[in-house]
Amino acid sequence: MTMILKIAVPVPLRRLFDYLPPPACDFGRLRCGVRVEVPFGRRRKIGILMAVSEESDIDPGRLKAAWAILDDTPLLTAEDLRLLSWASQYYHHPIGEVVAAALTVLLRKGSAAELADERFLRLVADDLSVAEQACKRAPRQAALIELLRAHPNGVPHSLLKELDWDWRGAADGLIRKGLACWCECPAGQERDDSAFVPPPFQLNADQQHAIESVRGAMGAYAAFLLEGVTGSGKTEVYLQLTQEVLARGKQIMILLPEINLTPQLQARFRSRFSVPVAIFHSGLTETERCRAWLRMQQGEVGILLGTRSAVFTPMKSPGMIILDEEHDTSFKQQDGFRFSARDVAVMRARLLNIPVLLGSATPSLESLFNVSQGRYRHLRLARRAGGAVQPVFRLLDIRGHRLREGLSPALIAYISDTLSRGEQALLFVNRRGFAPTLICHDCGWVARCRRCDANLVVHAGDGRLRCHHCGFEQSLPGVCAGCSSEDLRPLGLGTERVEKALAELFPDARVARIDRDSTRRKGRLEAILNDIRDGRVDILVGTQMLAKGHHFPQVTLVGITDVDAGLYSTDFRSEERTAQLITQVAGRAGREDRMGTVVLQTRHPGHPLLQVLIRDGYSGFAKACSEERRAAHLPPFSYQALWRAEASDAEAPMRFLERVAGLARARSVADLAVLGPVPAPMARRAGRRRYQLLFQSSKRKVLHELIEALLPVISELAEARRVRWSIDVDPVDLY
DNA sequence: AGCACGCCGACT
DNA sequence: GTCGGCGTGCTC
Repeated sequence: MTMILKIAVPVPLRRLFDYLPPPACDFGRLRCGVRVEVPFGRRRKIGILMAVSEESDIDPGRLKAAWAILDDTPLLTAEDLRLLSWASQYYHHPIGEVVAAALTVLLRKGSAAELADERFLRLVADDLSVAEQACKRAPRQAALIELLRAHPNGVPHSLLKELDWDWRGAADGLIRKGLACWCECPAGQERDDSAFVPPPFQLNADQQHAIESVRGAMGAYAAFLLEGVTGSGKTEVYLQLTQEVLARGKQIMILLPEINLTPQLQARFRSRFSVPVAIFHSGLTETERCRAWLRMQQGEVGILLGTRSAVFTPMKSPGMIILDEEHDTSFKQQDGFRFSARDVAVMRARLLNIPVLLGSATPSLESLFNVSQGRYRHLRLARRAGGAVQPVFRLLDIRGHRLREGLSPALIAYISDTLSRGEQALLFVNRRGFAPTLICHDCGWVARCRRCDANLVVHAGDGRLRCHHCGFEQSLPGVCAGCSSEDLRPLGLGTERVEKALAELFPDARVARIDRDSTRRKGRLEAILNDIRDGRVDILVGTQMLAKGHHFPQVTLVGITDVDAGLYSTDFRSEERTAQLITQVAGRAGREDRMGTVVLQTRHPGHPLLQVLIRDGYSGFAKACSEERRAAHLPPFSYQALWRAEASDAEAPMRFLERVAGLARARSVADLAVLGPVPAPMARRAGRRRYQLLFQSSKRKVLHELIEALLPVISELAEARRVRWSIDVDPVDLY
C-alpha cells in the first residue's frame, strides 16, 4: 500500500500535487494541516498537507518524495482546511494560493510555529538612588526607570513598543550603565480569563435585546445583522458579547475594515478586559503578525482584533466572529485572491457552528437581502445611546449660484454661524490634492498621465502633479506643454483647495485637513484627532477618512460639497455607496445636547433617492434602492462574476475575453447573461490595457458550474498566456 | 508565478 | 563566434 500526500503548493495552478512521504518518515506526523517541504520543478516549496490517499492520477514513476514534514502538530485544523477548500472553489482561485493566504509570510517561509518567549526589560540596580543619580541629565532614561519601577516583574517588549517616545535609546543607555537588562521572565505572569471591568453605564433596551439574542444563539451557527445608527452603542454590544464568549472559555475574532480603526477599538478592549488582545493587520511587522497568528492558533489569547486578512487565522477554541462596518468595501480583497472577508466570516461561522455578528449603521443591500431571505436575523439599535438626537438634513440647491471654491454662499453662512457659536464644522470633499486637473487657459491642454487614462492631480502643498492610479509624479510645470502659455489653472476641487479657501474666508478659524496626504506620517492622524477633540480646531476638511469610525462630539455642522458625482455614476452601486457615505459622515455630527445639521450641496435637489434618504433615513433609502435593483435584475437580486484581463499589448485582453465569451455563449446555458467584453472604466492603467467580461445569473449555481466547466479550457488557451487574467466572484466594483 | 529550453539579432 | 531577447512548456 502506497501513501500519497495531497499537497496544496503555493503556485497559481488549480490543483493539488501528489507526493510520496519523505524517506524514513514517522507516519504519525502525516496529519492534514502540517507544512510539507517539497521539491517543485527545480525549486523548493512549502505546501500544506490537505489529504492522505492511496491513489493518484499521476503515473507512480513520476511521483517525487517530499523532503520534510515541518510541523509536529497541524498549523491548520480540519475545519480551517474545509473553509479554505470552500473558498478555493467559491472564488475559483488556486488552492495553493488560498491556503497560503491563511498563513503569515514567516510561516510560508518555513519559520518554526513556536511562540518565542517574550523579552522583558527589568531594572537590575538594587539601590534606586544610584539609578536616579545616574540619570539626572537623561530625562528619557529617568522616565523609563519610573516605568520599570512600576513593573517589578519587568515590562514586556510588546508594551514598550506602544510607547510614543524613543524608549529604545533610553533602554540602551540604561543597559550600558548596567541599570537594566533584558530577561525572559515568565515569573509573576498572571492570566485571568474572567477578569473584566464592568461597563460604566446602563444598556438601553435595544442593546439588551441584541445581546440577549446573540447570547441565546451561542454554541451553534447563527448569523445576525446588527443595524445601529452611529452612536447607538454597537461597540458596547461587542464588548458584552466578548465578555460572554471569554466567560465560556472561548475565543472571539473581531474584524474591522481599516487599520486606522484598530487603535481605538484596541484601547476600548484593553481598558475593559485584563486579558491580552492580539492585533492583526498589514501595518505590523512580519514577526508581530506571526506572533499574533500563533497566539490565536495556540489559544494564548482570547481576543483577536484584525482587518480583512485576519479572517483565516486559526482559532484554538472558536466562540464567535464579529465583523464591524460590514458594508465597507475594504473587506473585499481587490487583487489576487479576491475574497470577501464578510462572506468568508459567515461561511467560517457556519462550518465552526458558532454565531457571527455583522454590524453597520448602513448595511449593504446584500446583507439586508439576506435578512429578508431569513438567512440573517435582524437586530436594531434605533436610539442613539444617551438619547442624542438625529441630525437634520438640508439640501442646498446650488444651481445658478456663484460658488467660491465649490462653497455656496449658503454653506459659507452655515459655517460662519457654527463658528460664531463656538462649535466645529466638518466639510467633506471626496478628492485629495488641490485640484483634480490642471488646464491651460489659452489652448485647453490638460495635464494627463502618460500611462493611465486619467488626469494628473495638482498637489499645491509640495508643488507637484500626481497620478492617483499609478503613482507617477512630476513637478508642477511653469508653462503649458501644448502652447507654452503661462496661464495654467487648477480645475476642480480637492481637499487642499477647500482648506485654503476656508483659511481665507475665515482667517481667525483654525482649519485642519484629514486625508491620506496629511496623515501619511505615523502619528499624524492621532495628533490631528487629538487637536479636534481638545477644541484646537474649528473647521475640519477631509475625505472618506472622516466618515470612518471617528466621532467628533463638538462638530455640529457637516457639509458635503458635492453629492451629485455619486448619484450619477456608471457603477450601479454608486447610489448605495453615496447614501452610506452621507449617512456615515452625518453620523460624525452632534452629541447628546446639541443637534447636528447636515448640509448637502447638489444640482439635483429632486433626485428621488436623495429625497428618500433625507426624509426616511438610510432604511428608507435601502428599501427604495433595493426595488430599483430588483427591477433591473442587479445584485443582490442576481449574481455576478467578472472576468478581467490586462496586458501591455492593446489587443490581447480583448481577444482573450472574446474567446471566453464565445466559449460561454456556445454552451447556451439558461438564465445566463454574458455581457461584454468591454474596456474597463479606466481602460489604460499603468500602461496596461484593461478589459472585462461580466457573467450574470439569478442562480449562483449557474455561474459556478459554467466557470468550473470553462476554467480547464481557458487555462489552456493560447490567448490566455498573453494576458494577465482573473475571475472576480461577487465583484464589488466593476473596475 | 518561476524557471527552463529554444531559436534568432547586436556585441565583448 | 557568443549574450540575451521573450515565446512556450512544465511543475506531482
